[in-house]
Amino acid sequence: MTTIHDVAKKAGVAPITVSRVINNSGYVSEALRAKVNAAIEELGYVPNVLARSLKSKRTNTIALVFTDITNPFFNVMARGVEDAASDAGFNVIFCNTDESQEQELKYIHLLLQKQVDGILLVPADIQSKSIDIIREQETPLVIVDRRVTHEDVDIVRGDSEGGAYQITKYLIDLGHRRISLLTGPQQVSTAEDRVQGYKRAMKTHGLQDYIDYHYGFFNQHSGAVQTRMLFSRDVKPTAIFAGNNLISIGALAALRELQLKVPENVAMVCFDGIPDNLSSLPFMTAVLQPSYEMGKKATELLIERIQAKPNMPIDYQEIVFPCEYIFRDSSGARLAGPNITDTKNKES
Amino acid sequence: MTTIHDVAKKAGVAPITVSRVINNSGYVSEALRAKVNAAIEELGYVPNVLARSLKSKRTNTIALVFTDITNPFFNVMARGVEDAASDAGFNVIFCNTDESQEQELKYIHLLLQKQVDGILLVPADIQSKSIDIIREQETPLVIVDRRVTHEDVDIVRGDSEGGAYQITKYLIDLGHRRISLLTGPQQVSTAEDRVQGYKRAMKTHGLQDYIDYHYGFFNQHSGAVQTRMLFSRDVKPTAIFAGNNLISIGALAALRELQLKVPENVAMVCFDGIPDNLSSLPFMTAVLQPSYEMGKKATELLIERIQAKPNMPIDYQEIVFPCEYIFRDSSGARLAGPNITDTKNKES
DNA sequence: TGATATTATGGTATCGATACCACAGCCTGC
DNA sequence: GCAGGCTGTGGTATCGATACCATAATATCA
Repeated sequence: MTTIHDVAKKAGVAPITVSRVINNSGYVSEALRAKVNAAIEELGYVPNVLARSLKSKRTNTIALVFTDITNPFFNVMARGVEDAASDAGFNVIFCNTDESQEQELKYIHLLLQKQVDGILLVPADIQSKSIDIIREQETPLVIVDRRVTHEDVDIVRGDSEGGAYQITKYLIDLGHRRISLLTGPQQVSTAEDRVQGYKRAMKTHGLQDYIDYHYGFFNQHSGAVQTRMLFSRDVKPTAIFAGNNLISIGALAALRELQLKVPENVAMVCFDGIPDNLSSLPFMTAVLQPSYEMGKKATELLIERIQAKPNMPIDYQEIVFPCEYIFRDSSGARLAGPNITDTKNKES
Repeated sequence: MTTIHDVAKKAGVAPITVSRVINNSGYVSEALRAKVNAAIEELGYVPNVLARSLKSKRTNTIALVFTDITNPFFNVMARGVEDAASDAGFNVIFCNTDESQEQELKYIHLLLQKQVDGILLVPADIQSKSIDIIREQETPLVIVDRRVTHEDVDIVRGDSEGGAYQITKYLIDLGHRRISLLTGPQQVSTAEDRVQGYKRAMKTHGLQDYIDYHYGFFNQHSGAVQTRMLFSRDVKPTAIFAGNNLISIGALAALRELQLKVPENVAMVCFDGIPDNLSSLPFMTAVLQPSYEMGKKATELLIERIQAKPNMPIDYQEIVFPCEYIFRDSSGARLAGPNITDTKNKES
């Protein structure tokens, strides 16, 4: 491996002068600069960032610790992270936790040892141990997508409560009364917030007696299992609110098995749709969080924290992105009032 | 930051002894080991991997330089990479090139400076400059998904030629004659191989006069544009072979605009489907590459190269995964011979 | 009993770069 | 004429760990 010393010797200067040329810092005359550049070229010199980082305490690497890169919500977010990081000259290490706290902690330890400059974390639990550990090393941290019980953290997330309220209200306005919500694990704030938004909509519209929500997992399997459960009961829902994209896919598959058509027999809406560029036929009415922008914003905030002067007091932020709504076939057309009543009477 | 020296002082031993405890290397008595561990615990010591890496020349980090994390084919592959890497104690840096050679080179330079232990590359061009640059630094490299013109490289890829042959044959067996292939850029081997497989199938079945393929980009937009082009001509295809998943989505959207139904008016098949867990209604007949296994295998091979003794001659491998096929509604049922002829006569 | 191997610990140099300080020449302005 | 600032260059210490060598005590064996 060629080092800065080899280059210096070849160019007949001191190593520090080579360093100045590479980093464009300090004063170097044009003559020496040219000589050094020629030597670099000739030797095929590649600076060792490790050594630089050791001295400068900066690795220009951040990490994104999140659930699963194969989930479109998260990989679009990841793309936002990578783009923003790349623009600022940072690399990104990706870590999939699959909602396992243990896995998350394992990664956090590894990342801290690697001296990453900052961490973006989608915590597997609302009471995240990881946060304390990261704090102890004074590594900048931005929480993404979810609330946590800790005070004094930066958070960038979507408005799950508001989104759930609006989409539930939409179903109610369409004439639905028996709306069941299938969501993720209770210890994940987005699952809980969606329940809260749903409950608020139901209560506000006098449907408190119809409130029916079920915690589970944010995956296809859970969506299918819970859907079967819903339709094994005496009183069946006229609409399903899927707590995320994967749950909706699982629910649809279960409904096909049950020979129930969407939206004719059951209406469906979901949180975090499948991006249009991945849908053969865009079909699902959905609440959309701007995941790319969330990733980008979180990264920009993290880099701001990284570049802040030490000992400067931090004004912690909680940035909440509003949701958007896309209305498609899965939620069906407005049901006429009597129809609903009929169905209800028939089934109950 | 607490260092190995602080720990050593606290435990009343030499720094090197602390190092031995941390790395479980050399001889350390139980008594000292316990003292050191206590000191580590008390001080909340986190080893600085940078310093270790500088000395040991190993970063335990690999990089995946590929097209785009939001494409399901690649993110499932990425997941395979991350899982295999994580199992072996490696972290993964992800870099999206969007098929841009310039972007690719930029990343490669950065990664080499970061002293990554190895690189997984999905090259944007069949004549990849990146390979030479990586070689010069003697950094282990495995090419994924694509062929390159270089000799002596490790490659892990799917059998695009064979897959294209089989799926084209399937359409021919269904009765189709005018099958158009829409694929990616010519300088990408998968695009080219799919053309070759398609041509072989057409020729083998006496359809050399009907050969009709179009290079473009592996994205939705290109799929839509080219589909509109296909149907603006006098002679229209009865089946479209989409060169990848995104092209198929774009083609479907264009066909909807044209009020053509799939498969009633046009049959469709594609390479690299949308994973079932992302499809509301699995619909597309597709050639599937085992992308997770490809990512996993490539990573295992890379790590093997990293851990090989230096100066050991390398037995370069080209591992080609066979494709699988999934038959669904988009390719329609077998067309009766006369129908085809009718259509043809009507249109030409 | 002496030679050799094993266990246990420490000292020093070093990985490849940069921070900090020093110094020298030149220019500007009062 | 000289203080003070700018330009240009180099020397030395240091970042936090480990490689390598040295040392010494104890165990093992012929």
